Amino acid sequence: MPFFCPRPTERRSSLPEHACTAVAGFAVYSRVFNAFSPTRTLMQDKYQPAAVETAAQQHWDSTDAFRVTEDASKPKYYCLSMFPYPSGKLHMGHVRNYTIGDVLARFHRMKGFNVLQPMGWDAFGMPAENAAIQNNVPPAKWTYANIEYMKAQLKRLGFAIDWSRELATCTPEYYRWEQWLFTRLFEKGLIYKRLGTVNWDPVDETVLANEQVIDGRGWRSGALVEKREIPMYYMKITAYADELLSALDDLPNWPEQVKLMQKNWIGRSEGVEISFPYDLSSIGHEGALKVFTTRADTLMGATYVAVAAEHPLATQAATSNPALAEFIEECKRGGVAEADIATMEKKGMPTGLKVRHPLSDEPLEVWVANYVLMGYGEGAVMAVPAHDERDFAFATKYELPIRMVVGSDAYTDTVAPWQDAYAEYGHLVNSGKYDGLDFQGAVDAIAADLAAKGLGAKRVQYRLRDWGISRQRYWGCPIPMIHCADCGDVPVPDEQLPVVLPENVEVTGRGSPLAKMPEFYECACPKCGKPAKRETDTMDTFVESSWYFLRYACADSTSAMVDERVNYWAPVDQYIGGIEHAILHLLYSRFFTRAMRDCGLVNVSEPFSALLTQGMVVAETYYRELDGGKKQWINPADVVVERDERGRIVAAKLESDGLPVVIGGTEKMSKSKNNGVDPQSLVDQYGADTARLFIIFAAPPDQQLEWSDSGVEGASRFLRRVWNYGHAFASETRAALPSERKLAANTLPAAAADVRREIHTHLKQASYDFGKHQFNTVVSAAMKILNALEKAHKDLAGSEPAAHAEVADEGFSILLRLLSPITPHICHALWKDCGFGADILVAQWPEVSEDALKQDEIELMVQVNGKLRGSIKVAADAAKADIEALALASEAAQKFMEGRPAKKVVVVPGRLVNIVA
RNA sequence: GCCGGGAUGGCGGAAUCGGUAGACGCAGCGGAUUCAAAAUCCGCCGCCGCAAGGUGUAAGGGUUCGAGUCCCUUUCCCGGCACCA
Repeated sequence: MPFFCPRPTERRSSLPEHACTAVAGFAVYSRVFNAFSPTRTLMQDKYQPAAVETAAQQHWDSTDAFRVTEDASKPKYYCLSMFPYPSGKLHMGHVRNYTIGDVLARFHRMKGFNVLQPMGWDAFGMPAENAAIQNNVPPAKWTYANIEYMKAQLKRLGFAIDWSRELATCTPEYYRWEQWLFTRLFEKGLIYKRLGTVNWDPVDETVLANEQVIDGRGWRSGALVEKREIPMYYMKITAYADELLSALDDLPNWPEQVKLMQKNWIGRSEGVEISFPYDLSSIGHEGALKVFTTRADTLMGATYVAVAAEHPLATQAATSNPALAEFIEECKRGGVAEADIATMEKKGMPTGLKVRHPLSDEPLEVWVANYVLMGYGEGAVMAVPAHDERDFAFATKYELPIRMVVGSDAYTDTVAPWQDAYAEYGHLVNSGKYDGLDFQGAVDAIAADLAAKGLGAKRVQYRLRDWGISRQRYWGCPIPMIHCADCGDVPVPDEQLPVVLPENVEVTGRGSPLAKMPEFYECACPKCGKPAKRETDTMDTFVESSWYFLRYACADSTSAMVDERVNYWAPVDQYIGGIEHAILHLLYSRFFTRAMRDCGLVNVSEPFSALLTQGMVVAETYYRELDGGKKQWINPADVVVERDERGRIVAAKLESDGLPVVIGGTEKMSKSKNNGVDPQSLVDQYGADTARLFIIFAAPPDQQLEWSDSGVEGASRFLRRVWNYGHAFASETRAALPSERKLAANTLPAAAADVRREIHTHLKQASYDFGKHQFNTVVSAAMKILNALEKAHKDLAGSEPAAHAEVADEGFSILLRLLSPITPHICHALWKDCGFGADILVAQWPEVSEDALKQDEIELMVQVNGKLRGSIKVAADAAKADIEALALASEAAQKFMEGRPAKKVVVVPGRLVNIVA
């Protein structure tokens, strides 16, 4: 679930051929360090990522390095990246997600945590069925083949994963527990059945997903899609609405933005439920139309009510009104997606029926409106055009009465156009006995009067709706229910679980495959034994992804959904995944964890203690306009760009024919825009470490990442420099190490102390940045450290060999440890080759030395009237008065004060002095 | 439409609490090395200006000694909207 469907990109690599070929190593090496070893030409000198990475991975495999068990002696760190949908091959978004997760996992291991990083497959879903329709491959076969291939790709990237816990949600071993839990939740009343609205394709006779409805038509058949009501199972997530909302406050390590989105999604509102009694003379029978409003204060301004097309009153009125019947049909056309409904033109038609105002008894017309939905609340709303923007537009269009009942400076008369002030709270007018009351006073008084008449009460309402989980599809977890003519809906008993999904089926895209398989649905009622029919719907694939993170704790258990081990590992300490899952997947998982808690399965309520939402991977797009306005998207690898003298891109042309193409802007990598880069070719040519380094360096994790071939080159170049430095260090520098290490600020020569200070300054920044998950600047710090080490090598190695060796020894070991979570393979090799230890996996994260950071003299900026004019050097502990005097006397200050006296001097310690003149 | 984000050189990005804007890298330009190229190394590099200096963080306004950072208004781009995952 977390990852969108298969967009395998068939693309030639955009990367130059020479990347990993054996060219430059020796020459490079001897040139950089020729002062030391002009004649070195050993094979190991050349950085060969494939060999380095294979060796490191074999070492990790043979030592089971990432397999973990519960260990009470260490703090645990459960690091989880959203599991992939096995769509065919990894895309760059996966590589980014798992690299970020791996960096965190390896970092925490260095910090002394017992780290669990598992991996699995979100293996049910529509793409497998689509592939089956297209290529005539059974979904199971397609899925398992994809898993095998993608697993090999993940292994090649060197992620520190405990593969012993691997799971695939499409296996009976996994989904049997989902079915088992379903029957428990059904018995607890947390799952129930009712009608739900779906997109219906009348030609293919099948239910369509929202993404399969394009401009109101089925994507395959092209038929106009209709709304249709069908029976579905629902999970009662609304029973947990209050808890899901209030518990957001207990998640300090979730992004505020995500918590806000969830809060708005749950949408708690306090209001009044109001009954409008039926007008007997027009409707013909007793009853009441129920509405919910947060603006009960405006009740006296209600001038009509509106109901959904599926509402019983609409159906009743349509029987004798062909025009209305036609309008209702029109309302049923189109899809169910909220975005479409919200943007369509608001239309309505009167029914001729009336209801009575609950307080004034005035008759109010009942309208059918296309923006009122049967699925929300009672399928009816009261309309107060004077104080609601949508009602105002509707009333203006159909010339319905508008009655102002809230006084406002902006709103002394009801006139178009709409102003936002019309909806503001104020004191009531034109409301009889309620005149003069403010919002809260009016709501209280009106609710009390309604309650006295039995026509209303205060109520809390949530925007959140119950979760419809029935899908009329094949490739999903079968819903474990049996329908008996006598006993009704009966859950499948435990001993008959799992209800196994048959794997050899024909998928055609018309109807539901399981509903065409008597051998699947014919069964006996578990209660009475008579012939009965098995449910042929499967579950929403969001169900599998709502508990997989708990199953990893005990993936091998055949006797329980989860066992005691789950209470060691849960909750997930760090969850990493795309921002696109900010609401649905995360909210469902929070709900599911609570439902499992209430079934006595886990102790925790929240599944994910900390959340990191990564940005998308985007790339440049290019296209040509074809006849008829259609765009032909061209892969960036096949395009050559022209630049002006500053390097700005001015034009682009297709390499093969030399003719111009249109530059289409930067968009999310996708098959449809043909702008994907295949991670495999990247790894093949540059190695996993370069791929990981580029991805981490190019942008902070939560921002979008723009693809850049030359950026990849830069990452590769940096690793070659690290490699070359490491081998010069191992063979030359190390020999100069003194037997007694000093490494103190007061014993090192000043130049060496400066280098050491610089290294520790960068280390401090890197450690800080790691804490805030800003890994791109951790890489910057590593680059700065290497720059400093190389410069020290050049400037110091000859004159101060012992001091240089000491500083380099410490500095390079810091560099390798900083980089090892990001580029673990090269660091593994160099750590060993440079004699820092047998295995960098057991190394600790480096500590900043405060002694190394000490400074006697510092530089302060001098500003005059807020503008930078110069700088002064002062003692690190200089008094404020001395700093002021020095600044005022400085050449820069004198020049720009132009003889004016200083009105004020602001000293910011350690930073600057600002003179106001 | 509603909810949530974002915008800084030619490009990706940095600036930790309101205190040196542009770290680090890419691209570009100049030089060294090379028969030559690749690779590598050294230097320059926001914009205007010969310079002094001016100006500059999507646009406009405000607060402050001082604003990329805080407040208000606007524009554009992206994510989600309940059956894509």
